[in-house]
Amino acid sequence: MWTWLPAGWRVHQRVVGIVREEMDAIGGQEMLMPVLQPAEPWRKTGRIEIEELFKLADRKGSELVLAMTHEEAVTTHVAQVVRSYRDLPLILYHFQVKERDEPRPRAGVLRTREFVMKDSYSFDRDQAGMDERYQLHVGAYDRMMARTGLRFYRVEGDVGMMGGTGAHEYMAPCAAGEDDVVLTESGYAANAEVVRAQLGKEQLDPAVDRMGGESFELEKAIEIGNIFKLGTRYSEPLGARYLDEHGAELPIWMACYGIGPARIVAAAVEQYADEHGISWPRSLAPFQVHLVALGKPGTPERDAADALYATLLAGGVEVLYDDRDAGTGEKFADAELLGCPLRLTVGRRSLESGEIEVQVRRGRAEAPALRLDAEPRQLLAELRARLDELP
RNA sequence: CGGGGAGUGGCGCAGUCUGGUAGCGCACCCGGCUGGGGGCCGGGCGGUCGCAGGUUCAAAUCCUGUCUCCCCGACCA
Repeated sequence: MWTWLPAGWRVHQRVVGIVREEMDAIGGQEMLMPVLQPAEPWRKTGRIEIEELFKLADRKGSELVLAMTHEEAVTTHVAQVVRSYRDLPLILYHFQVKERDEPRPRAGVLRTREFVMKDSYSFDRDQAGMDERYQLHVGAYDRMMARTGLRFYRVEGDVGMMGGTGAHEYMAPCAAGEDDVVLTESGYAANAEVVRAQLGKEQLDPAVDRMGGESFELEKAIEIGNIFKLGTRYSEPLGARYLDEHGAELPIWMACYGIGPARIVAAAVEQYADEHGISWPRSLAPFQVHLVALGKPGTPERDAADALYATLLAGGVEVLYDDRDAGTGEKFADAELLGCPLRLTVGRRSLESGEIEVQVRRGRAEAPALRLDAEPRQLLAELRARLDELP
């Protein structure tokens, strides 16, 4: 079980922000469902049998579960509310804790028994509608992934125990990953598990095996999102039905879509860290700017740093100000550990040269300095332009 | 569930084999110096050695039991 400390949580919440914007953009409506739930709906869908499902009882002996996903809950609500084809389609989502009794949690936040997931659920009158909602999500997920700055693949996935008729997974390549991705020259990508099943093989050997005659590569990756076509897998047992134009009662077609902010954070660390620490993609960084002040309080250089900090704050720049009483080396080393995209330094040299030193974290590259005596508006404009150039 | 490893100041570890005053580095506190790459000097605080029982004059150390954590595998929505 893991606690997110302040800087890490800022990163997590930046991922959440990106995901929320893209979900809203395809018509998703945010809500919140409970983690602690009655066992009854899980009995109806048969998922009460899953070993990874935490089960418990309250003081009266009523059976409860801790939700591992929210199909049961959301479908129950939809079954109560939706009566007509006029109520469809619907996309509902939330960011909520998931609880899973994993046989072996591992690798930090990569596989944990408790984690936050954005899970959305689409509800349609027929298969064609479901496919449409599914495609909307593919677009939204592609945009989310691109915005995180991660290298990623969308691959054909395994429907697994979710049941249903189709699935894709979003995979972020990194050595710490638990899954293998098959990549062909023509751009086909799939979870190696799926390929093994299709070929009926236990192991894949890129040197020997061929994908439709093509050679392929295997790459380690983290699964950061997955989407499933569920069909009527949940609407049937939970009674989620609607009346069509002819008065016929029909089951609602569903799909579900998950994404794990924690895994995106972990993948970003893995993909971009160097020997000096983390190097966040700009869209995920806890702060855009890390301002290092050198010199003791009361010195002119510190006054200049304080003034710059005030300017940045007033200008709406997300800035972390290191005004600790610590050595220069320690401050620089910590800035590189934390990994904000741009580091500004103000010290005695700045007063002599009239310049604010600028370092780009990715590659630890020195960038052209900013003028210490620039008008605030001009300084902020220049700084934003610099930030916009960063990955 | 199978296999392996570890529990000793806040963190990382040594000490356990061969029982005899609990130690090191970092961190922390105080004073001073230093002030553009984890700096220096001096002085300090802090530990029922995971827990329970046993052997012994004496247990971090030996014996028995137990709890927890980590790694590999199986599993994995």
